[in-house]
Parts: sequence; C-alpha cells; structure tokens
Amino acid sequence: MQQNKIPQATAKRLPLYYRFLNNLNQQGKKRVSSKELSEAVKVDSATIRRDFSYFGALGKKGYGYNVEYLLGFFRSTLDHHEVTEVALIGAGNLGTAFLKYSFLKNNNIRISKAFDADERKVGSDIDGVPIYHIDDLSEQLDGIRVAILTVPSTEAEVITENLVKEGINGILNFTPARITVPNHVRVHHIDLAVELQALVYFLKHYPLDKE
Amino acid sequence: MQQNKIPQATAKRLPLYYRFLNNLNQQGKKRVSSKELSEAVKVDSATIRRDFSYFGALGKKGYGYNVEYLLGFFRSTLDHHEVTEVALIGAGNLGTAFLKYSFLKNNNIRISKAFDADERKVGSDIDGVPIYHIDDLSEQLDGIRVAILTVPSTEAEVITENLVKEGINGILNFTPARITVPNHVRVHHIDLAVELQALVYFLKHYPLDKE
DNA sequence: TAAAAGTCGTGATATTTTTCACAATTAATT
DNA sequence: AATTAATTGTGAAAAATATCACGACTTTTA
Repeated sequence: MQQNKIPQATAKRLPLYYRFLNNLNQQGKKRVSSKELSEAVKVDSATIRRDFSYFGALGKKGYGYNVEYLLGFFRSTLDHHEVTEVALIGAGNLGTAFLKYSFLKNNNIRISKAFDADERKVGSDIDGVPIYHIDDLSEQLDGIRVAILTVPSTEAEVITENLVKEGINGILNFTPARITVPNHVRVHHIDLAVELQALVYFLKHYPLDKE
Repeated sequence: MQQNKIPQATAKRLPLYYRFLNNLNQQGKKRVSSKELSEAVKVDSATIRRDFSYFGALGKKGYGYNVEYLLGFFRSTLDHHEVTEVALIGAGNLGTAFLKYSFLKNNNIRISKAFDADERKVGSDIDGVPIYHIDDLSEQLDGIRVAILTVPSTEAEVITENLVKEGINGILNFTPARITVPNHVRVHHIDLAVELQALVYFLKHYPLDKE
C-alpha cells in the first residue's frame, strides 16, 4: 500500500503504458522516448513524462527510457509478482467475452471462477474457467476479492449484497444499475449504453475537426 | 450543433442523468431534488446542479426539478427525436452482448446492422439485427456514421481504415489497439483489460475507507 | 574532441473540474 | 398571514489535471 501521491488520472493510464511497453519489448525494442510512446498511446508526451516522474527519475536525458528497465519497474508497481484472482458473475455473452479475452493472462490477473444462475451452464467450463451456481458463492468465493459483474441489471443489487457479504471489495460493474455498497468496497462502473450515448452526443455537439 | 459551452465532464454524465430521470418518470415520480438524484447516481449534488445549470434554470428553488419537464428537456438535448443508426463490427461474444442489450432501444440509438468475417454467421440475424460479411461494408454501410468495434485487435487497424473510408466518423473501440484515424473521426476507447487492471491497482494503492 | 541534436524532469502556468457556501426563492407548516 | 424548511443557481475557492517551455544532461555526429 505505497505512498499514495499518484494522481488518479495517472493511475488510470498505468495499465495502458504497461501494455505498450510489453509490445515494444516483444518487438525487441531497447529504448523509447516519451514522444514515441505518446504517438502510440495518444497521450501528450509531457503528460507521459509527468506520469512517470511520480515514480522517480526513470529515464535518461537525451536518451529516453530503457524499455526493459521501465517494464520491470511497472511490473512491480502494478503488483505483477502476485496473481490477483477474480470472479466473474454472470456468464452471458458479455461474461463469456471476458473469459475468452486471453490478453488477461499477460497481466497476472486471472479469472478463476465464474458463476451463473443457468443450471445448464453450471458444471461446465469456458476456456478452462469452471462455472458454479450463483447460489454457491459462499462456498466457492473464499479468498477472491474482486468481481466482474455481468448479470442482468434486475439482479445487480441482490447479488452485490451477497458479494459484499462474502468479502468482495472491488467490483467492476457492467450493469446499468448504480449499486450501493459499504464504504470499504470500490466499484467502477462501465455502462455500455452510456458510453455509446456519450459518443453520439459528442459527435453531434463537438466540432469534428481538431480534437 | 449547439453552442459548445458544456464541459466534457458534464456531457459524459448526461446519458446517466437521462436514464435515471426515465426510471423516476416510469415510477410515477413528479419531482426530484438534486440531493435525491445525487444518491441515485452517486454524483455530488452541487455537481448535478452545476451540470443542469449549463442548460439554463431548469429547476425551482425550494422545490427541485419537475421530472417530466427535465426529461423532456434532456430528450431534446440528447437529440432523441431522431434515431442514430449504429453498425456493430464483429459479432463475437462482446458484439452479441451489445445486440442483446435491449436497453439501447429506449434511447433512439439503434444497432441496425452487424458485420462479421465468419461465413456461418453471415445471413443470419441476432435479435433482429442482420449480419453481413465484413467485406461488404461499402455496400451496406451507407448513411451509418457510428460503429462499435468489437473485433480481434489484430484486425482493428485494417478494419478501421475501411470504416473511415466508408464515412464512419465515430468509433467506440473495444479492442486494445490504439487505432489511428484522421482528425475528423472521434474514437472513444473502452479497454476491458485496462479497466480491470486499474480497478485492481486502485484496490491495492488507495485507502479502502472513505471514497 | 567539439558541436549539434535529442530528450528528460520539472517549475510555472493554464485549463478543467469539483466543491463550498449562501442569497434568493418557493413550498410547507402553524 | 407569518414562520420555517427546503432547494436552487452560482460566485468564489479549491483541487485536479494538462500543457508549456527550458535548463541540464546524454548521445550522436562531424
């Protein structure tokens, strides 16, 4: 639980940086400048340098950043030495999409169990992840602290209560429901309909050229 | 293309407000205060009032907001009198999830066509949305300006180029690829792996209690 | 070896977003 | 009718975020 001086905006960009550094490393690149990185991830280069600077002086003037070193640094910063286990709640289409996104495997985050209410799915597995019945949370969830919520929004509240009861303290909520949780539980909302509406709104109301 | 004094942060919250007003209206509620709304959508009440104020004085002091009036106002602001047609590119699990999210139907946004490379899917439909072959974009895409991109990331760049060529100017990109587009095209990225990593990072590095 | 080119790290500044706090007004109560 | 309670809209302040711009240092080139 390190010193928490890193701005939230920066923290949100870290996984993105991390992935691109991985790409570069796999391509065998040895060095990279904030300018190059900027073009790849579409973030201003000064912002990138500022972001990195919160962790200390990671680069070298006139040279840029050493990809391997930076990558190693991020790996430890993003806690990639220990695997974070995640439960997927709701194995519908969206949930299944998560189970099949193999890129998760790069990141020491593993969806280790899935839960669904559909008896026909229970007992089977998707890409190696076993599916349990949603009523068996308390037997199966032990040790898992993070959940991805991809259930029908009508079920969201009740299931959330159960998740919290079983010790979950982080929820990635894909339902449109704004779920209510105790203070110690962190919820990030991703609302697909809202995202689409926002895009359409921006298209109609913001100048098309230049940003 | 109204006067664009509305902050982006506000614009992003509009669809959220809109949905909750809809809920309230359906529940038969006649009035609502910024405080109530705040609890429902988890946004500070002052922020809500500020957001609304960009559109003029929509409420009444000592009373709050008239749900029906506010809803009507939002409907026209979010351009809900005309349907926006959207194309779904990639009918895998994630794409299918979009096709089945019926809540889109409330919002005058319609996914009217889907595209996929899988011959077995072409010609069929999912929830009434016909699936065309990805190579037939130019015949089928006419008039459609917005696309949801849910294809494997390896295909993202090439397909994006084609979409742009066919006149798409808004893309909701779910692939991890940071696609490159001309200035007049707006891209919103939703990166599922990044979101999950960010949540895990926040859990580990930010105080659990209080926010 | 000296000069030129490249790039970081960061102080300062600008911009954007959130929040506070209260006068003004309306509605509800007595 | 007068008092109390509720709630907006917003000026002002605070906080968060992004960007500019340049000194310092490194690498590359001549």
